[in-house]
Amino acid sequence: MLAKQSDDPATSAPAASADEDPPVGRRVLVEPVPGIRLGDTVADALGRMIETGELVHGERLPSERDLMRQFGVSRVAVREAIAALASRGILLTRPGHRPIVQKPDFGVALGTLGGLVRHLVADEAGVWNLFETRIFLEAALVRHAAVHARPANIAELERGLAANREAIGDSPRFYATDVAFHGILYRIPGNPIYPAVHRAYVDWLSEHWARMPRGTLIDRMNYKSHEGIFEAIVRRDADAGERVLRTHLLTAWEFVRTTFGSDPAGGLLAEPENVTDHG
Amino acid sequence: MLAKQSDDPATSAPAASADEDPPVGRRVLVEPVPGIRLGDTVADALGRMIETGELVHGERLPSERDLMRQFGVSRVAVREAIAALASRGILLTRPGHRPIVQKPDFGVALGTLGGLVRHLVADEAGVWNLFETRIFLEAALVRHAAVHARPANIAELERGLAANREAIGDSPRFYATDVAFHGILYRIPGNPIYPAVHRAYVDWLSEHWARMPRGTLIDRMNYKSHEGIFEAIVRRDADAGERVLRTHLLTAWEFVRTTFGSDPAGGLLAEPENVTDHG
DNA sequence: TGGTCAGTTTGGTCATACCAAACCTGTTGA
DNA sequence: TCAACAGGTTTGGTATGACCAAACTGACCA
Repeated sequence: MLAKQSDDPATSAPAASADEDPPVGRRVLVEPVPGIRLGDTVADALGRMIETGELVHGERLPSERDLMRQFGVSRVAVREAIAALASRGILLTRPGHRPIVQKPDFGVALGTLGGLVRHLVADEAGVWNLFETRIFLEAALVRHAAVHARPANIAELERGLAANREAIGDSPRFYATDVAFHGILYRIPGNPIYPAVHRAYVDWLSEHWARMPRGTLIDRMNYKSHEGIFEAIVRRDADAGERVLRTHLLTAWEFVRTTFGSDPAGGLLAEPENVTDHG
Repeated sequence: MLAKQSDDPATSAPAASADEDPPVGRRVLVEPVPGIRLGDTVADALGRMIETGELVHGERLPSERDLMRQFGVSRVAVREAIAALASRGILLTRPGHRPIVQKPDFGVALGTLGGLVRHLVADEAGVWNLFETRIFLEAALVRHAAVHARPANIAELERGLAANREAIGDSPRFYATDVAFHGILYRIPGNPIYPAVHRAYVDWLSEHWARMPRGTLIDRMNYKSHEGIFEAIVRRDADAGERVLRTHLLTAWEFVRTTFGSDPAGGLLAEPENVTDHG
């Protein structure tokens, strides 16, 4: 054995006389469907195996060579399927390692958008569109908090506010506590989608956010806004809360937008004719 | 010639004596980077070519064989790159056709989530989380409309309402006008992200929506809600508008949730095919 | 018990090959 | 003149087989 290591073409006998049952080799053959790439069919099959719990979260996928035997397709098709699932966030692939099964959730769903969104926030219009939705959503979240916040939520907001106050003057820490305070608002409804959206916002906008001017004075101003939001929520005053938050974020936007224009190069993207998008 | 058509292994000579300059073959060689899949590197290169306008929206990509020569990599790497870009929505691939360059926008961005979201709405909890965000967002949109709607918006809502009224009793048409009426709310803010989100909701939830009971009585009830929303907006009464909308959508949810339980397999798991349609 | 090292496994990549559908193009028939 | 047709060519979809380097394993030694 060991004659120039090569891909094992053995085990091609369909069923033989059954020596023993392979633990996993269920041989769920996949048949080609005209008009649909084989890789997609295999991806569906794999996806179903994950949904049914046959492959569980955190587990490593069988080797590509095993899979090609199980599905009765070539390695090309298997790799294509793995790549497709990985791009959807259902598999986590690291070059050189076995793919790891990821139970999909809304967080990874939004995470997969990262690559695309980075293209979309290349110009001021794209960033504004995104930022405007953030203002809109957070305004609604503040209203919701003002109406529905429970004592535990209020307490959490108070702690977040205190942490934010103590970080005034310490830019990195202020930024972190700032993000955390806003994050609390996204958690109050109890729907996991909102925190996922918050993370996505922070991720997508951080590049511009980071270029925003910082300093003790600005920190103090932002803290005051947070305080105003908190107090409005405590007072159950949705209108006031929304008002303070809108002003707060619009002010932030004014800072953010200053980072455009002065640095028109903004990465590799800023090119003569990249306006007019969406349709 | 014509000896069993096979992939052209010619043009392998690095530069030869230069017969003529290939019109497009810029030969932008890609070199492998350790720890990064070659396909990803090629995908980046292609993505950049799209950003710089070297490949423009709507144009067909060069053939895989051309690309492999231009980048100096194998066809496998090229296909991997194409698949990656397609999964991001930057290329539109149809089996059997050349990929078409797509300038990304928020709509296609959300569209790429489709595959994943289908997994997430496999159980009632997932659908509810998604649906709850819809209620939340639409409530905020109604508030916004009540405060900011301009005469043109009001007129459009009125037309949408009339179309909806006339479709009572005609289930498919009622559904369409229902969706359209809600869609108007998403357009009022003037941010292209909201209509994209609306399309995504319709797409993701349509599977469950379609199983919801329909009928003239239910149509009439839903129409009445639409009317109430419209009137509240006209009266500039944000609170009333939000209230009516919440009741409206929560009632719809009660219908939707009846589609669970009786068919615990819900969707993909139950039947191999018989899903996948809509636009 | 803990670390080392060789052999094996496995993902990444390439080169070829073949098929079927899409695409082109020159020819034919109205 | 031009649409319909037939043939060859291009091109995407898949399958094989191979080889490499990194990751993994397990026997062996300190």
